[in-house]
Amino acid sequence: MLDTTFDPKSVEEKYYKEWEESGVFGANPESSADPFTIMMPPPNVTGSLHIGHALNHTLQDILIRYNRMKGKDALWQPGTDHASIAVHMVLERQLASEGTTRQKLGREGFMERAWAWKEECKTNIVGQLKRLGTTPDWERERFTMDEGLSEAVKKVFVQLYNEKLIYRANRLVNWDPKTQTVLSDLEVELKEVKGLMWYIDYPIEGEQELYITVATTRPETLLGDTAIAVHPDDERYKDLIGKYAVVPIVNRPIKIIADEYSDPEKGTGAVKITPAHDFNDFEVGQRHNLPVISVLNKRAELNENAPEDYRGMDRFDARKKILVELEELELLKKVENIKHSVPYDEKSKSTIVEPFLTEQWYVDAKTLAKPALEAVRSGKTKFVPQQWENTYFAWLENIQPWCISRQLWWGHRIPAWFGPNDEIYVAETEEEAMAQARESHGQDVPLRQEEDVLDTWFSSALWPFSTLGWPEKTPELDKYYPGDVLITSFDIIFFWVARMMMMGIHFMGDVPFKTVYMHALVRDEKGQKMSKSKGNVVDPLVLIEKFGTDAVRFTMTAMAAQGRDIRISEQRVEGYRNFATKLWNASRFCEMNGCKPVEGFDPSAVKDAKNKWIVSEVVKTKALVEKGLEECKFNDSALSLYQFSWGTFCDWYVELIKPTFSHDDDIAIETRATAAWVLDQILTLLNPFMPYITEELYKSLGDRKGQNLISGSWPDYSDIKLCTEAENDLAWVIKIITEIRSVRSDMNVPAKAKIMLQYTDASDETQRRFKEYEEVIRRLARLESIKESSDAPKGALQTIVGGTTLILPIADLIDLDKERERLQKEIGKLDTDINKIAQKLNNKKFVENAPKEVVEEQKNRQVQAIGAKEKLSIALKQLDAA
RNA sequence: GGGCACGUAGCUCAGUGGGAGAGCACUUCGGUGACAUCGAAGGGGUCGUAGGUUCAAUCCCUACCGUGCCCA
Repeated sequence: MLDTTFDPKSVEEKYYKEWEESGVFGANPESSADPFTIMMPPPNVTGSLHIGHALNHTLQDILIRYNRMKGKDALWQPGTDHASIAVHMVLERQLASEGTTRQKLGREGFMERAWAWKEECKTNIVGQLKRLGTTPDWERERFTMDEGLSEAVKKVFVQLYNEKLIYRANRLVNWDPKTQTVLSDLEVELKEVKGLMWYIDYPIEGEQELYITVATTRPETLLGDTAIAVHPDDERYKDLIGKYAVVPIVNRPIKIIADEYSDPEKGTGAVKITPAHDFNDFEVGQRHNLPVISVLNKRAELNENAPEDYRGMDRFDARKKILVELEELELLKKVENIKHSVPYDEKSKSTIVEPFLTEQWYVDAKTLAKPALEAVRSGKTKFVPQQWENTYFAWLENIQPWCISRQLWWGHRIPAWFGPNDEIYVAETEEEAMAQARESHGQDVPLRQEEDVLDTWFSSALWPFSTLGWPEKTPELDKYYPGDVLITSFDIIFFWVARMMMMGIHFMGDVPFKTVYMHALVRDEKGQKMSKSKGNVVDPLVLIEKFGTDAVRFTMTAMAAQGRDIRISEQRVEGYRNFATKLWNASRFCEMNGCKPVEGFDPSAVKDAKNKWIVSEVVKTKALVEKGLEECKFNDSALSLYQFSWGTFCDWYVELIKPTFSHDDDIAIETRATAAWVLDQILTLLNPFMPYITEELYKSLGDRKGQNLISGSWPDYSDIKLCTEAENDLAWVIKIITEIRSVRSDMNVPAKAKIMLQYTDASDETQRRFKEYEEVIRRLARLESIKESSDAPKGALQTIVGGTTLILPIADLIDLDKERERLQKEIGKLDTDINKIAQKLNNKKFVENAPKEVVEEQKNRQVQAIGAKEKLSIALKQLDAA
């Protein structure tokens, strides 16, 4: 016998182990079954999983389990991502607390620590994913820096280089002075902050007391100024164009130039140009052939191009000093409070990123983007919800060269070697590079490998095929590429999705996935984004501890509506834990009443209407579940199952069949078998969503040693014939019972009072139904007897259901004034309805233009409402007569 | 500044060109032998505002107000 509640802890570990050992997670390239592939977005090895991962992985697992049950050869490719810069930050923090640095440790020592860290994190992450009950093919688990994937990275790099799609260039980049690496455009986050705008006078060369005033937020960069720009149409400065101004402090004359970049409305309309320290200025500099004077070093300290007393000074200290000097020189005209955007590094969000001139490696993203755009435009890859396609298009249409080198150690070292004259040899191995060098030099020459590593996303972009064994021609690659669905969060459309599209198409000749499903962001219950610093992070494992894996999974699924953020609250999880309990107790009921699965049970052959009805409901529910899963409307699927299991099966079917079990006839036998079958269907359909409780119940309810729901098959109801008559009958039964309960409750009839029911104005069908379902109606509506009679005794309660008048002669139990009030209220409601309908039907245009069915429907409603009103009016009169 | 979402019951959110829904919370009743992690019943919404299209708008269009996100 089952306990009264489900104890998740007692089964989760056991079943997970059992499933994993059964080998059911594994894909089989040799099987003839159609593949179904999901590439897991590899979690970063930077810490632990958050609730967003729980959502993401639950949805993937549902699809995988569903397709596996449908007989597909399901591959869910798992793995982790090396997260170069994030790991660097973590390790550097660790090292700092130990009083050392990565430079002191050396590249090799640092890498050792990084690998150890990776191993620890990975183990933790995999453990967490297992607690979520997810079923990827663990035997195929990969890591972006493992041997095979590293081979793929080298191969891709070399090929793109040879195709001139990777190149080196000396450009202004986003420089993170803390980590001391370049960042891609995407890794910079603009933050709107309060700041100051300083107005500085630059003396005009060869003039007395004549100045040009420029406004700047970064006075320290004036040391690197090489021009002042004004708008060509700006009357104020027309005469100054071509003249020279003198940079204060360094006393360097710079030209005053005309360029449309200068906005007459902003500041003074004159803007200082510092090509080495501002992206816009850099472009202006190129247009006007300006010198580029960098005054900062890699640590964002003033360098040798600055006056001696500034050298080695931090950029912000230098700013203070400059301002003091300007003040002394009486060149600081005014200071203004402003709001402006300041670039921060996207990872720690704490370091201001510095535009910096260096030589780096770039991918010609523009060329790769073209087919990636086309693939989505033509529908080869679809985004769900579709609106995300716009985001994807907007970015790819304006894509900039992708800076892929990073001055870090943890990552894929760039397969490029420099010769004696700094010439470049790109090759997959040092031997090949040597051979290239030998060829051009006519002899062996010493080479040194590029120190930099690649942007993490470079290898992540290859994930859909590198994990399948590429560049080898493996059976896996053949069978599982392209993948079916990618499930991910919208915030990495650019970082990852777009780049996988580019690389996938370029190297595989086909898109990496057919559908991209973007799920929502999980927020806290107040709608705030979760972050460690805010301390509002919800740990999925804490929820799992408290409510069980199934409840957490179901919560995620039920709330995964498209296009909305998810606000998670414990209360919600608790509610779905209660759902699990409900299911558990329904199963107990079946167990106690001998509802055991009957082999060979044919749901089409049942004779009893209640059984026919519930079979129909199962079939309908399954269709809804499937529709939801096919359309990535996971919440629809989950809620259909919830509603059916609780609202239909537990609340009605179980109650309806209770009387049946007091007999011991064929109907009882059939009903036991049906109930067992329905429960089995619930467990099966619900299994992808709530794998543990369904597995446990499945085993408890039948003789299923060695059988697992996880490896069972998704039901096929195509042979089941639906019975409309039974469906209508039971809908009627439910309505009658609900109506009587409602009236009883309204009139405060004690629950224990068994009362009589009379009915009149009943059609033949209604009469049949009253006879056929008398027993259940009596029981569920708590009636003593039911009979046909129009003779309403004094003070009888009356109500109308579908044209039939129900009479409850219980004058002694109720307050007649209250009943009068109730009837009047009902009549009032009907009046409003009748008027509304009349308005429509009296509208000629409505009758002419609306579809026939709609008009018919309104007419029917009118007849019904008028009929009901008449009957209730009579009831009211009878009451008054009493 | 450009773009994209979103404003529906106290809260969190579904939903649809033709009779406003769920869960939670709330109120009343109820330990009936599956279940109090429960059951039965109920209250509660001019579906952000103003126009427009339509026989008909919570739904489509426009503007506005408010909120959030992305990009510059």
